[in-house]
Amino acid sequence: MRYHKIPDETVRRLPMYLRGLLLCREQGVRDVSSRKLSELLHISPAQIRKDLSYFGAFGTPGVGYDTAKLAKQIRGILKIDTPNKAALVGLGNLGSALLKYPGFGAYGLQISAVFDNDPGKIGKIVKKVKVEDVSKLSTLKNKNIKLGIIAVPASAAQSVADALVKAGIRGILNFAPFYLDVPKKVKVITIDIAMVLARLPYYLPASA
Amino acid sequence: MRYHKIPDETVRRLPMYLRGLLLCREQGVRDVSSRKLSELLHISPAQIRKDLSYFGAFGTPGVGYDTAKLAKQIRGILKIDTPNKAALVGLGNLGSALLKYPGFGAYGLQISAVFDNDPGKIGKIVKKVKVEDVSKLSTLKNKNIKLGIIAVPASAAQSVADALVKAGIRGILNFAPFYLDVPKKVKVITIDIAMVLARLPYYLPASA
DNA sequence: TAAAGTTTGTGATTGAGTTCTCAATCACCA
DNA sequence: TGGTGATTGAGAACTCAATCACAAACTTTA
Ligand SMILES: NC(=O)c1ccc[n+]([C@@H]2O[C@H](COP(=O)([O-])OP(=O)(O)OC[C@H]3O[C@@H](n4cnc5c(N)ncnc54)[C@H](O)[C@@H]3O)[C@@H](O)[C@H]2O)c1
Ligand SMILES: NC(=O)c1ccc[n+]([C@@H]2O[C@H](COP(=O)([O-])OP(=O)(O)OC[C@H]3O[C@@H](n4cnc5c(N)ncnc54)[C@H](O)[C@@H]3O)[C@@H](O)[C@H]2O)c1
Repeated sequence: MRYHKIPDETVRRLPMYLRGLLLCREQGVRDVSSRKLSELLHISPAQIRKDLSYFGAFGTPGVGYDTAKLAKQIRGILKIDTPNKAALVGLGNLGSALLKYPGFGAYGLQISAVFDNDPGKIGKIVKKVKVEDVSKLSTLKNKNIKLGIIAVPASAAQSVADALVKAGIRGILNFAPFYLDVPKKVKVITIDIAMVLARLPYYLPASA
Repeated sequence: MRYHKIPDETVRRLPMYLRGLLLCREQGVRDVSSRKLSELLHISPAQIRKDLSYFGAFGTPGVGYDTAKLAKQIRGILKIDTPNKAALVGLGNLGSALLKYPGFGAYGLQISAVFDNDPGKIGKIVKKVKVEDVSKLSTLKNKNIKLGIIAVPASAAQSVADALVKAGIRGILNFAPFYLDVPKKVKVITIDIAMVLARLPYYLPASA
């Protein structure tokens, strides 16, 4: 296919396709059609084919997609074919959960540095990672870490973001309920869990 | 304004507006224009006005929106003007963080029931809530709890969802990386944290 | 009271993303 | 080798959401 701007929504769905493909491979399925993937992920077959077509032609007409080959392609597109290291700031309730979570590995992601400002936490070793003082954030520069995760209170989020950017971070996953002001070259994705939950009652039947 | 279907995206933004309004009120601001709100939330003024206009005319030309009044309106629209109780299933790393989080209160949400299947956790009392056996999920029916939060491993998510639906739950926030099959009357929102994080490397500069 | 300056609410417009459709491609089999 | 059936890839059509732009509504000031 020819030159095209890739919709953000397409990028958002790519990891889902990867998850579906991994699921297929676990079950020993070698080839999967867009229709079968659709049943697994509940994304329309046309959507899947169009999304993939932005990046090239990976399928075989009459057969579908080779699960292993397509997974590799998607990993390449997402740049998770080589491992990515991430720095976590804020080892509170949420930060601890993230650090202990083994599921990031499937996407080539690893939390390999942790920072906090609580003297009671600094120096501790959790999951083989030593908790460092947040003032040492600048040491990230020498560690080839380009991703940051913010799990500090909202009041500290902006200053942490500033420090991360100064330390060479180029992508931030932010859990604090706060809009982060960063240079354009830095990509921020915010997950505000409370806000997502707050949206559920809207869909409840009126009677309740 | 005339009859209109409300875009899902609009509903998604309503809690943001509420957050902005609360921020304003904390600072003693009585009236706020769409332009000022825009600077706070980084959503365009036109977007804010259009979103609000789906539900009525809440502002005053030349002045803006009364923060207290608009906050009340939005709470009403989202149905969080009266408290909503939620049941949490899975008191692992993530579930514990959620249970301890005080920020849900701002949206009238409260986790008032917790379930797990680990005998070592059942019976414990955390944050004044007693952890119950997951087999007792049906008791929710008598408690007027309409919201559920799933924080169990992916392999258990569907069965937990089924049990929640059977117990009368009508809205589910799911953290398991799995598509949940539920009746149409039940609204599911899934947050797959790993998948969101997996999207960040895509935006990194090619050199890295 | 009148004129100047804001800001809302919304119809019209633009733009982005999804779905439709079908010719082209490939595996399989007789 | 040619026919059958399945499935892709991508242009066209469509749907839905975001932005524009301005009349109407309000405040302030003199
Ligand atoms: N826990 C949840 O379920 C949940 C839900 C929604 C949103 N959030 C948001 O996620 C963020 C973290 O939540 P949490 O529950 O883990 O909070 P927490 O209070 O448990 O942990 C915050 C951690 O950040 C550290 N910290 C504070 N200021 C710091 C600074 N300037 N530099 C470095 N570290 C600092 C603290 O020492 C603590 O370890 C908050 O912004 C919260 O609003 C959490
Ligand atoms: N922790 C994270 O940062 C993180 C990140 C992304 C996704 N997730 C997802 O969130 C979910 C929970 O993650 P976690 O880290 O808290 O896992 P966890 O293993 O720490 O906790 C899971 C909890 O669920 C309980 N449980 C298991 N089966 C159950 C069942 N059938 N009924 C009731 N309870 C049951 C376990 O006893 C345990 O307490 C998982 O699906 C995980 O993939 C977590």
